[in-house]
Amino acid sequence: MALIEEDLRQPPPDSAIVDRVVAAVMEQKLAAGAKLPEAPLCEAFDCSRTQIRRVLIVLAERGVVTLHPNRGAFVASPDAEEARNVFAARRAIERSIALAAAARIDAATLAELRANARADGAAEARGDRSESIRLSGQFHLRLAEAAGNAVLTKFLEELVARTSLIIGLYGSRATHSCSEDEHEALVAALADGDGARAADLMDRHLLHIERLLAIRDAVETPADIRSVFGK
Amino acid sequence: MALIEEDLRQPPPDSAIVDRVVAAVMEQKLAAGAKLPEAPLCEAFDCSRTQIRRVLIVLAERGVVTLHPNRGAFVASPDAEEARNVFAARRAIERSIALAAAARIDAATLAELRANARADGAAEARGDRSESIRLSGQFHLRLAEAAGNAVLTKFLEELVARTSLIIGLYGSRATHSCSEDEHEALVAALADGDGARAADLMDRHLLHIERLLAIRDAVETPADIRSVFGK
DNA sequence: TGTTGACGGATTGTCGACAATTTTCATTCG
DNA sequence: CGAATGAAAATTGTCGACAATCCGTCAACA
Repeated sequence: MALIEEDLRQPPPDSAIVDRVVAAVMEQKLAAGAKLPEAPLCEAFDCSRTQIRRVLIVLAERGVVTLHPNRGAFVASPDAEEARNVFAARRAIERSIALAAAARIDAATLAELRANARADGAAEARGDRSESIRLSGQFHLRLAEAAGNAVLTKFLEELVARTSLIIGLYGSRATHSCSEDEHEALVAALADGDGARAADLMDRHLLHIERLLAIRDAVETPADIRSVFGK
Repeated sequence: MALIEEDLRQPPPDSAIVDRVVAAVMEQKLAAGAKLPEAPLCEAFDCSRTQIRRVLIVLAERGVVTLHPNRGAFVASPDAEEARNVFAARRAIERSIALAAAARIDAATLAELRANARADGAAEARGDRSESIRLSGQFHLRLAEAAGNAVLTKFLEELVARTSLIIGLYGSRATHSCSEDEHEALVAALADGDGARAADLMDRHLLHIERLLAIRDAVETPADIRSVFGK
């Protein structure tokens, strides 16, 4: 089907297009490395090339897209080092987010997070991997908002999108299970106002996810067979 | 004087322009809130509007510039909340950077950081505030590189530039002194390979800088003078 | 048979012209 | 004297056309 069903005849503003491309990445509808030609994007969003090119610049700045001069835009394809860096960055940022959130989160948000964790568990149970990834990302982003630091939230938005790409690249079928329990434990710590515990649980949660992935560089196909054998 | 003296007749690539605008902000040559009209920028960098508009989009994405539709680009002017968020984000990120750097920093980089701290002290001693801010920013960025996480380094680049704006907005004359000693102590902890101590010193260093600033929202200038006197 | 080179189509990059909006400034009015 | 009005100038936003580059195909050749 089309990338997005769009029937409003007024072209949406840049940020709306950016969000929808990011959403498509997070729902694994756009695989890492996929080419993003301008013309189809113009059609999909019923807008001009000018607008699409702006959007691609923003996406590139966020690390979701890679621009190859004269060759076009591609969904980013993080190598192993970048993948590890993204997880390390998430631990640094989300530890702080968990700590801050514990001190100021309210009951309504806690309930929202609990509902998300349950829905995530249900999605995993029925094997809906893309929905599970989406819900998990939403859990972390909702928590970031609750922490009340817009700067950190913006960074995390970028990192969550890139994490989806990483899971798509390095995850196996079994990956990303049992995150529900960890999310529930995190909510419990937040409900207790125990920031230190929440931070610790967040750190371990992210380490756990990272460890479930097989993050290693693909062996590059040799350009010349003979060079492999030294002649 | 002109923003930048540019005589190369070949237009520099986008990233070079971005870097030079960011440098101008960090050296306090561009004050918060300053307007950035396209035409003068085109002249300064001897390039077309197309290129300048791309650069402005990138700078806006990094929070260094604010775009007002139909009104143009302005150097960002962080309000009090944003300023506090930037410092909180720096603590989260740079704690992690200090921890990682302690485990892998080499002697040459340590020497470089020590030299930077001394130069910073000298600049402060002779009252060269803009050079001091520049060197201090460079210290933190060099340390980030040493930590070896390009994702965190990119985030910190953005935050350091925004910090310059914040110091320009909320700093008094006396601000930003004695950072030399704290940098030296940090280098010592790194030289000892004591990551926990380095992280702690970094956290306190950033808190210290933040506390030296008078971060509070400016009272908005009343539209009508008479209303001030109740008439 | 496999490599090289050239051609045509398709895609991206750039520029200038024009439309839309804001800003400035002189003028008028209360 | 200050506020409001309106036109002119300046600035930003958008689009289409054209140039530059890349990609796939196919033919020529060793």
